[in-house]
Amino acid sequence: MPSDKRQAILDAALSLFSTRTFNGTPMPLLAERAGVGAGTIYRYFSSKEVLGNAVFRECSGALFGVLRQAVTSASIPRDEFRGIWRGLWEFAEKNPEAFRFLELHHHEPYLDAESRAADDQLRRFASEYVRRAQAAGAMREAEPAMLIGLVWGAFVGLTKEFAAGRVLQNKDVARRSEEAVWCLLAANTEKEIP
Amino acid sequence: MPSDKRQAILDAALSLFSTRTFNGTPMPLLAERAGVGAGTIYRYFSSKEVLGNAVFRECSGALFGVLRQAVTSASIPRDEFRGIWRGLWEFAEKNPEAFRFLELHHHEPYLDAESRAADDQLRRFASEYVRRAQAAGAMREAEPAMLIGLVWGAFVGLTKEFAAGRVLQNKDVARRSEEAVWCLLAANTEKEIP
Amino acid sequence: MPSDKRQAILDAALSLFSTRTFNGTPMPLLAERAGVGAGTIYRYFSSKEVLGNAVFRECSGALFGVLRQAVTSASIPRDEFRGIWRGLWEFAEKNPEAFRFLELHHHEPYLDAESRAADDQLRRFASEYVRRAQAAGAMREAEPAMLIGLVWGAFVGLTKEFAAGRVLQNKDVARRSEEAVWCLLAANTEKEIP
Amino acid sequence: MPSDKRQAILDAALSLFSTRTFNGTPMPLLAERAGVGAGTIYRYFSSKEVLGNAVFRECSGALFGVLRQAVTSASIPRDEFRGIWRGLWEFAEKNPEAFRFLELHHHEPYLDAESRAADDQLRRFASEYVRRAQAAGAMREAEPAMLIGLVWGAFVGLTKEFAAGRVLQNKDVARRSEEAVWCLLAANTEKEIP
DNA sequence: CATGAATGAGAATTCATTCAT
DNA sequence: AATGAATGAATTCTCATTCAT
Repeated sequence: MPSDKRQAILDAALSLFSTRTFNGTPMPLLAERAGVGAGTIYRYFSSKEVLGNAVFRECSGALFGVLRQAVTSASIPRDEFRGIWRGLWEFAEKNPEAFRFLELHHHEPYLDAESRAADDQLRRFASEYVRRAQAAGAMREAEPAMLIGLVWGAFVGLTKEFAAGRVLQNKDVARRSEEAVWCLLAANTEKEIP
Repeated sequence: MPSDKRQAILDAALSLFSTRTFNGTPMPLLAERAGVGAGTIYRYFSSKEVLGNAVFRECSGALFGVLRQAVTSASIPRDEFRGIWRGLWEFAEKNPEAFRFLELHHHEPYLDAESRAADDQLRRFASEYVRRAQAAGAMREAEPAMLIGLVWGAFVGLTKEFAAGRVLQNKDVARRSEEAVWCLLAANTEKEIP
Repeated sequence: MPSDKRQAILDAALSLFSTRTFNGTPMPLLAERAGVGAGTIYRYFSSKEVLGNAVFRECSGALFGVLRQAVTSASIPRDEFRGIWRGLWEFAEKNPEAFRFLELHHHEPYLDAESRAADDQLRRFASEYVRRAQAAGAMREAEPAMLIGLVWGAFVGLTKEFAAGRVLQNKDVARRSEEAVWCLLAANTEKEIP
Repeated sequence: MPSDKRQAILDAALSLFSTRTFNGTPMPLLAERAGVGAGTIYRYFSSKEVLGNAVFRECSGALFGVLRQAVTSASIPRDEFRGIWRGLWEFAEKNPEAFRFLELHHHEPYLDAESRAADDQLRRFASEYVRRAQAAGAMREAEPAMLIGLVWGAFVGLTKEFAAGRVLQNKDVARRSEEAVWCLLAANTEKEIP
């Protein structure tokens, strides 16, 4: 085990940063939550900013792993998307705070180049999927970035409803939301008359 | 005019809070941005938290006004949604920072009861629209909160793409995103005739 | 008056740094001694290191002024030295802590380039005096740096005896020490047989 | 051998305290320099202050030994002084940091009674030498403390020039500085015949 | 009304010291 | 005996807020 204190600190940081904001979280509180002394944090992370970046990278890395696996284990766009949504869903169930964190801390001034690169990687990966699906005629013609923004945003919006207790996080909602969002993405096979 | 200093402070606060976070924004910096003395802020807002709440209410109030007008000036759900999306769009153009602010500061511990009430009002209003549209058979059967979360999230996601410069904020994107999101909402009648 | 708080802080810093060391002086103690709030110090000096450098420059600048005046108001080396010693003496009476400070903080890692330059200026000035006196045949032939080190050190050693109360700081001691040190410097007019 | 770790710690402490100050030296750094674990230091010295006192006593004890030997192995004041200066010189060559340390840490608040006593012993010893030399008519009539302060200070000043690289630490400088300082001390007989 | 210098409580970070291994 | 990870008190520094001008 690569030190369970390190992980305890990362976990506490994710939890607190995602609910109280990076700047709104005092280190002593974080230390208490992690069950370590305040000084101990600095044995693992040389500053609060470095810790924030580590949390960011852990989250986006885990998410990336989930998405990559989802996409590679299917072959047609519709199934790939099902995999993606299921991946997001399971990730959100296991890491309920990670989405809120990634959203809150997106483009925060303290993020360093490497963290931004991790973010770009995710985005590029999503872009490639969209282009492939469009080429296959399965997905609506539109700038990939726009579609990605809409879908990612929709999922984030959904997780907030979970967090607020306004929507239940069950299989039924998973299926229905997935269908709805696919409609957003799907090529309009019917003749659209503006 | 209720003092242009007050408004300058609110504007500076919106701008800074939305980019640097509430806790990440020092009052002296805010004063400088607003072009007033640090002490002056306290003539208009008794504390930083009160200022934060005022910004929140200004944003959500303005947004509410936009949405209400959009809905009341149309009669069929499809047109209402077009109005809503256009309202959001125009609001985002005029107040590019307001969405980021509302997202970042959603459920921040410093928000008081009144601010939360403002948020609830928005949400209830949206809920009523959804239910009406569902009753009319125009909108997909699903919990309103789920649909609202998805659509609101999608729009927020889109504004982030604007802010990042990855999507252009032009009429074409406005129309296409609106169509895509309507597909997410629309009742699944095979024949969609707009 | 260019802020009497600034001067109060410099005075307190000189006093404490010279007795307790730079690193041995906590900022709150310094603030208390200066009669200001802890935060006030940072309105005038952006960090403790900057404050340390300011104290150093103030001391070495004042000392430089004293020496320059001493030297320019005499014409023969013997009288110049009398002036120098008297200058040092009066300076030590008025700024009893400055010598201890300059000695303690010589070549401390926190000193910046400008402070080191101030030190060099003093040293160059002394060097020129020594060379002039040597050229006039009044001063012992030896590397100026060696003589300067010996004389400066001797004076510093003397001030420590004052501070320790082992030597009285009176006119008599001033005269006798001056004579003794001049012997150290003076050209050996007698024939020296090694 | 009383443990070579103990000595390694003392050596590292002398080196660091003399360049970075007592308060400016973190124990972990000291441990690293000494090549021991941080905890190990506390097996030999119960606290940092105790270590500081041990370094002080080691330095002043070694210096005392050198001076005592120098004085006892000569009989006339002029030769005694030659021995003293040579003793100081050799000591400074072997322990280049000891002088800076003794100067920096003179009268530091952390020094305990025993360390101060060691200092007094040195001083008393020097005083006796001065008085003897004065009684023999070889040394200038003046308070011993004044002469000791001047001479000790002069030597310290010289070592700083060595450390700064402004004066070379060679035989020639040794002889010339010794002569110069003896002039400071010598009774003012017109005819000085060495 | 407006200001911004001044404040001190609280933030991030360091470091002397301990103690389980 | 030796270690070095862990600690929390102490340190440097920041910032929301006040108040004399």
